[in-house]
Amino acid sequence: MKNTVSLKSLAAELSISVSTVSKALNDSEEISQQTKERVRRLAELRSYTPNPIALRLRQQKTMQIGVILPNIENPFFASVLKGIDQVVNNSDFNMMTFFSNEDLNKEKEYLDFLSKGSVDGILLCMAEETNKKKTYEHILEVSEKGIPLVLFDRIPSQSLGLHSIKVNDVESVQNAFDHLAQRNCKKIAFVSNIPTLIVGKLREEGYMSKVENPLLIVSDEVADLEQQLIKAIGENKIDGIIAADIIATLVCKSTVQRQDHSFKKDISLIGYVSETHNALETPKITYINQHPKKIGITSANILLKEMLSKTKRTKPEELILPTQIVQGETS
Amino acid sequence: MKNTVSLKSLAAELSISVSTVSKALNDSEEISQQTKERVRRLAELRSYTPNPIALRLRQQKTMQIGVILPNIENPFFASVLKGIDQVVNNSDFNMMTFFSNEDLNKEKEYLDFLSKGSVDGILLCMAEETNKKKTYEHILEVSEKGIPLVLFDRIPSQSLGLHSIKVNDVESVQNAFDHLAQRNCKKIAFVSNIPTLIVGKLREEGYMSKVENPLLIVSDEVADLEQQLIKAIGENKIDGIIAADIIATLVCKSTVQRQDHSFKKDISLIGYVSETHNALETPKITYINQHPKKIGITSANILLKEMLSKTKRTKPEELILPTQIVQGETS
DNA sequence: CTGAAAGCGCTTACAG
DNA sequence: CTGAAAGCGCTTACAG
Repeated sequence: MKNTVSLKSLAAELSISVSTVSKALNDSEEISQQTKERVRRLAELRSYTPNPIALRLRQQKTMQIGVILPNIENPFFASVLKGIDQVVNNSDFNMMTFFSNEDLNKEKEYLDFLSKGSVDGILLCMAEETNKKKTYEHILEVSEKGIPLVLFDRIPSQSLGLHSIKVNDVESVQNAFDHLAQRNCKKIAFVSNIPTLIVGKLREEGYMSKVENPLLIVSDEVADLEQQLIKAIGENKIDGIIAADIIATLVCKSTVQRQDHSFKKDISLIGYVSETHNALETPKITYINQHPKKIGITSANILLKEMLSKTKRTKPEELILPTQIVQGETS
Repeated sequence: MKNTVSLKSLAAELSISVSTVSKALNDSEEISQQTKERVRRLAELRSYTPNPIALRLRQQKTMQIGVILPNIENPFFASVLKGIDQVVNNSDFNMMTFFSNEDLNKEKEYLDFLSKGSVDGILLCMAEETNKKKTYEHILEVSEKGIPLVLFDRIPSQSLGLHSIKVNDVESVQNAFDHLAQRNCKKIAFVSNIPTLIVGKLREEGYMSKVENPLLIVSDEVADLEQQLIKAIGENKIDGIIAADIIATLVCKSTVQRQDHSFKKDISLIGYVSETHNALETPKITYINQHPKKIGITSANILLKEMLSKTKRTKPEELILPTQIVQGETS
């Protein structure tokens, strides 16, 4: 409909064959300069552009990758996506995006769709439900079909033998603990909203490795988390908090403020936040920077490398990226 | 490579023709029950799935839409995208996403790419640069090619004759003004970080329509905005603030806090924030809810309708969605 | 009821 | 240097 200009129509107008037109436009050595000129001129005039779908069928490549994210409203994933976009849209590929909304079935559906020939490679961060149920068969299947696949952020502890990019969650929280300890915190609590998530468990593990008498405040219900916090703060049990994700961090911050405690003096807080957002906030929260954009960039690069590699299957890269503590005003 | 099972291979294995296989799988009335059964069974066994690219070439449809957003790290656009995703992934279409990063040339590049046959329709929120320079030719061109296109959020004042979805920015800010006035604010300032953006201008217009002695604090530099604010607050010139976007809102909030003024009592603030984020913050900011997800849903629905309509070109829908003030703790 | 042929828009090995 | 033919994987009008 939209683009009625084809090799065929150009060929007809020039009274030459389609193959000659094709070769001329591809600057083949087989074609005379003169013919090339004629063809190019008309192609320009008619503003010919090759039909990408035909090209894909011919070349048996879609030149697209599929990206499945758990939730785009989480700024962490938005930044990851920005990183992915940066590398993908500077390559010859484009990306289709899907959001599982933490739902295993949605994830399966999208993965199934993608693996049926819609894309040349897949970038996946598994849904919370997948993570919780530890059902990875649908993911492994895709990889076994020979479709390049890279996992990021939520990576099971036992290797799946797939390319995977994550941060050093355990160590990050250990560092966070040391950070607070150095600032004289004696009663450091770990507050988590994501007990079932792999990253949540690892962060908890980091905390547990550092403390004799753990003070865990855990719930996947925000309201519940708040209640527990209020109680613990009221009973003066806490002088330091490590929060396990963005939500937990904001809940902690809000609760400390509402209880009229002051940061640094009464309670120090370190957690996870969106970098751009935190920069504009008061107080700026001390946080663990996971460099989400970097995670996206790295994952996409590995996927591209895998897709372009000639060998059937490259050895899985299992990268662990470092994080970094950014000093704010809450510690 | 990945999927070597094709109609052809099934046909060979069954010693029947490709056309018969095709018809059988499409449950054509021309084919006998018995043959259908045989074909289906083998297709199942070999886990045949039709090649989507071939289908697209055949049907001259890509079954994809392109979405171009200015910036995914802005929570507003993340929510819009979530809304778009919701309708697109419940249709037979899928989406490719692109981020212009507010850059006109990137936008042109993506629009050009998309309009060359990669998608059946396009959802676009123009880049700030496009908006500032008022260069809309590249957008109109796409539409003139007959490619369904829907604009959202940043819509030029003079109609482009395209489908467009926006909110009632002028009225929103007038309502915000009334909101503050009802709370006894006498010296209401308008603080904007986005003077060149259409939405910024409209919001400013709403403010200007309400006030005799305008107090405008405008800059596209955050640091500069802060300075001006500190000065104005220090000189006691302000008891109410309308902030023009997320960034301005956070800057205002932070500055008021840092100057040790208290909300409601000294200064009331109304602005724009991310709903999910604000819910966890202290203080919760009174804000204008633009229902970004709704914007995405509406835009996507209009695009789908346009794509599925038989007529060449439907009459442009130019929707203006209502906003709503959500009472927080800053007013 | 089944199949050969044409075609979607392209590329490329092969002839001439 | 040019072109006819085959093919990527599918569908469908047309014969039989």
